[in-house]
Amino acid sequence: MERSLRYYELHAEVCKTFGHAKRLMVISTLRDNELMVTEISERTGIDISNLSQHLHVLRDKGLVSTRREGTKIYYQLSHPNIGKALDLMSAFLDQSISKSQDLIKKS
Amino acid sequence: MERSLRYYELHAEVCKTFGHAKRLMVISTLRDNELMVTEISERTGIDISNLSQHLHVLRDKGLVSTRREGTKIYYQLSHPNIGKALDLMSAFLDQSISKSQDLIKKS
DNA sequence: CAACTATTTTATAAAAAACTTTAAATATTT
DNA sequence: AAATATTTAAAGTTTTTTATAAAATAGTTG
Repeated sequence: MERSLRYYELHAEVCKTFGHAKRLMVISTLRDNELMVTEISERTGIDISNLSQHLHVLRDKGLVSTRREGTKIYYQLSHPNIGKALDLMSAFLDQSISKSQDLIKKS
Repeated sequence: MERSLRYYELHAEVCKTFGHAKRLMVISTLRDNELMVTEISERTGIDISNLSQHLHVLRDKGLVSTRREGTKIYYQLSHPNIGKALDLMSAFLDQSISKSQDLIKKS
């Protein structure tokens, strides 16, 4: 299927957003419930300020959305498929690549 | 599901590899057939040298493999699931995000 | 075999992008 | 104003990407 450069760029933007361990951890903690920033920080061990910057990236790409309650801001995945997409990637990782041999180098 | 930092790092490595428009284009051209470097270059418009650098990244992560024939080197996806994984990402992109509104900003 | 062509890779340096840290700033409620 | 929760700004570091030129590899020809 022929696609535009623009399409690949958009696609790459999203992939890039998943391309950081901390962001994947954040997404993972938000899979089952919404959480406020300090809670995400506690569960992932990411420092609040740095976390906030990663949350900004995620929100900028539309992967998470927010809800304010007083001074607290609750983050949630903006679409359940986001978690599913990562599951598929994981399954792909586990089965197709890592398993047969340690093909994923650069470790 | 609780996962190790190491796991997220590996996962992120693969996502990061998909996180560049040129590499997505390369993967796309290799979906149905293996191609030699010059052919990939013609079809994608990526300059040979730069292309070779991106192919190196893809091979380094185990996403493509090669076969030599004289001076030519043919590249192929190392696993058909790689294309499928991107399809799922595309479907996700098309349906879940882009469609409802233009959530993917930073354009 | 030496020279030559075709194909691909690599080395290097510069430019651009992403990430982290620290400190300061911004809401919001009490 | 003080306390809490979160974001932003700025500076510095690291990583990634690109462009250019040179090198490597394999095959061909005189």
